[in-house]
Amino acid sequence: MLTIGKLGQAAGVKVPTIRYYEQIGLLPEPERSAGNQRLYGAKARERLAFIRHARDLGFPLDAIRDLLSLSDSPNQSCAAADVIATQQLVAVKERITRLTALQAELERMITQCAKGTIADCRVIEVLSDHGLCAQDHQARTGQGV
Amino acid sequence: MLTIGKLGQAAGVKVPTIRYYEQIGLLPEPERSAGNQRLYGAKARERLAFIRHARDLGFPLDAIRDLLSLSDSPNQSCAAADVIATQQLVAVKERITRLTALQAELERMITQCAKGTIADCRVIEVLSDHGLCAQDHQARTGQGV
DNA sequence: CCTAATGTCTCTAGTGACTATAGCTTCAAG
DNA sequence: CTTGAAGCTATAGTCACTAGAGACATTAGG
Repeated sequence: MLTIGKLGQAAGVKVPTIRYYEQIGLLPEPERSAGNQRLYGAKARERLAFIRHARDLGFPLDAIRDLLSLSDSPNQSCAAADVIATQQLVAVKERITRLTALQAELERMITQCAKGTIADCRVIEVLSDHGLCAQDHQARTGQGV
Repeated sequence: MLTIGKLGQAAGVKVPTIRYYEQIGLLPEPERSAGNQRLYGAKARERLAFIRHARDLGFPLDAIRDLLSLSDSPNQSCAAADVIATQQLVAVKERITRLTALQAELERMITQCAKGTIADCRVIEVLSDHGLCAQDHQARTGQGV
């Protein structure tokens, strides 16, 4: 049996994050030692590794919740899992597209800047006027990775 | 003079967002009408457009705060602005790199899946075991765009 | 002039996925 | 037996908003 610290090291997850996952119901409440400390077995370690890996791939926790419950019923069709993964792929592709447009715009404004005073700084100028942009970028929207 | 709603429409920013920007000191407190409603002039409109455009390019609000104060002193060197923009470019590039690795991994696991049962679903399997991944992806880290 | 609809006001709380802090208890090593 | 690390709970903070409640202001139509 592992303490929370050992589990964290084993899975590459910080201790408060493990407690957070428990709090939101992603990890079951573990056994406790006589002194009230959490004790984890192999199952919990695998589950946490699964979560961590899915997070690394950018899946939101809600999607991970679904994937976990799917993995608990091995005889079901895996279509639902494929749908979740495909949605994630689509989201990733969209973000790449947006970011690539941003990259181009940022490069453009940096290279065009004559490195003089603010008054004729291309960076400030472009930010003041979207019309100076080559493309539509319109970033906006969140959730990490 | 514009009411907050008109200003929002003009700049493409939602009304609560404008009030939020004022709250965190990114926009100055505007005049008020007899009935206590905010009234904005051309300066505020330009400032908000600047903020909005910088946000579209993914700059965090703190960076925007710095850029705004730079743009208020036109005779200074624009080196500082270039630094901020370059940092943003680096951040964007890093995110693209990470997301591209994720994309490859997601595509791999989706195409390898035989679309059978969960028991032999490649998606679930790969998530359970990082060793099955072709690359290091290690996404993690946040802030939108 | 009255009414209804829309817009605006303030304030608080919620989002996602954690991270940080405070103040306490428990455990393992020496 | 002491000390220091690791664990416990609970709360608040992060980023950039968004949503909601309940009250006041403004405007268009009748």
